[in-house]
Amino acid sequence: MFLRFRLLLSELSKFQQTLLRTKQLHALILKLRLSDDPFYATKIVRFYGMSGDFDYVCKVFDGCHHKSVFLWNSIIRAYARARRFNEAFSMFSGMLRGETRPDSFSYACVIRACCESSDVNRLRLFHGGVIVSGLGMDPTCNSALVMAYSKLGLVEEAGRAFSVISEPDLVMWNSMISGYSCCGLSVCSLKMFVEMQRLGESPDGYTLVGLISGLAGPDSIRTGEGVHGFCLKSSFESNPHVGSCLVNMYARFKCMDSAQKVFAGLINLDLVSWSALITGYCQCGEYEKASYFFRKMMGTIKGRKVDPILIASVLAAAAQSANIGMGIELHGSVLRCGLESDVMISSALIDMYAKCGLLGSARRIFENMPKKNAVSYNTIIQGLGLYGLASESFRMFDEMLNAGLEPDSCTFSALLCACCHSGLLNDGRELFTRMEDEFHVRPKVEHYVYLVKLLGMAGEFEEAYQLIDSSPGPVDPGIWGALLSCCEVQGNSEMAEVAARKLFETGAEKGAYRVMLSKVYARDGRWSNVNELRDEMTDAGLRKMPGLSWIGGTGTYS
DNA sequence: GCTAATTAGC
Repeated sequence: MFLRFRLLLSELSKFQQTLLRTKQLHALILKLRLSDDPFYATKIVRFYGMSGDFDYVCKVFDGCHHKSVFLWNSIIRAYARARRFNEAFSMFSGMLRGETRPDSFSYACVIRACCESSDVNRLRLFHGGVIVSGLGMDPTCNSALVMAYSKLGLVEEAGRAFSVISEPDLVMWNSMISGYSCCGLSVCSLKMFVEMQRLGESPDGYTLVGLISGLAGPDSIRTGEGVHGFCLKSSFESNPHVGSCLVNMYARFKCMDSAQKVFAGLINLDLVSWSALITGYCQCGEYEKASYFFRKMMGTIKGRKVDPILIASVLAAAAQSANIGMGIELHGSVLRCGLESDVMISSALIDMYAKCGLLGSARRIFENMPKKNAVSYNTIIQGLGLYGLASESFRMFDEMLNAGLEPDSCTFSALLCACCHSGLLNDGRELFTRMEDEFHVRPKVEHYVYLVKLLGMAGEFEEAYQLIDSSPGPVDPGIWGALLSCCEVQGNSEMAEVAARKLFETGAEKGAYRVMLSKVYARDGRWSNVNELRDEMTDAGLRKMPGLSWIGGTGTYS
């Protein structure tokens, strides 16, 4: 018997190394009559669940007649890890129907799955199940509940699950601290951090990650620096999780010098820490530095896999800043990494070239894509629209439909935007009706804004007003704002007053709207109204920023 | 065997 176990174990590790076909392993298990041993079944389910071979996992699971809690938990976990939540949940129901009772880990696992699938109703159901099965005071279940509720934004319920436990353990404290951070309640999270230490519990890396990730906004800079000091004192700064969290925190504060200092102090740089630094520079608009560190990273991590998501986000930064040099360099990296056939990367490249003024390159990449999805089409439609090539945008739209792809709300934004750039009112009207009637895409604020602009610029103010008035639900101030700006251009003072009244009713106190209205008044020579508005603005402390032009390189006031 | 870090293309 012992020999059989030894043999299987050595085979297992060999399989892990050489990745031989699983069928042979199954044959071996059958031969050794180990298929009914829950210990080995659990091991196999765990290992092959990771590699995603669920046919095999199921075969082993079904072949085992004496299912232990461990075996059940490992198959539920395997499905949940693979984000196959429905299968995880139905396994759990299967467990409830059978003889093996779920334990705290089974519940913790499905609770987490509820959180990851944003299923609040099911989460409440499992919470009930936890209480009914006598696990209401169990720390494992309650930490899972705290995490799940807070990640779904239900802080109060998370707090309730926390307070059930009279003596919270470290995990429990950590869950609550990161829970408060998730919900933007960094003050509560800090209070918990102090409280746990008062009660004699020492924080670990998880605690600090939870605490740090909640610190955002200029008010928290001092706190952040204090927590950073705590990390230095207790030598948590070298923990890779804590370190990249600190880098990210300083990036949020727009203190890239501090972020860079933390980064420089990290011992083991991994992809996450690099990404935290690079995307930090992108978010702060320091594209040169972003591209410098990106280059440095590519030189350092040789051999290891490059993260396509990171490249896509740096490409987006190049597109936004219309930095063609950076864009071309990134394109080179894409080619070197063999990522050119990645759909996400290609769309980012198309967008970058279009926004940098090289429509031809954008088109070429699009044409050469072996597989196109809705995002690729949306990107090229938008790019063409940007250049005033509306009819080509429409052609792409038809091609997209012919390819059997479903247009979404972004598709219609891109199309309506193309109409705006070319002043195609009739096409815009038609698209707006088709999007809901034919494609069941509900128009959003941006779609209304585009159509209102189209109508307003064509002088169709009555229709624009009707459109806004007939839209369901409360009207976003941006839509009235779009109408008002058209009134300003067209000099329609009656409609301008209507739109402005609506805007001020909704409490949109943007100085720009008042300026627009006052311009319309000025055009009509209604100076008393102009002065009234100006006075109101000075009283409210709303000042118009003086116009500033950067054309020519030196800021010239206009 | 419960809790943790980054980025996500239009």
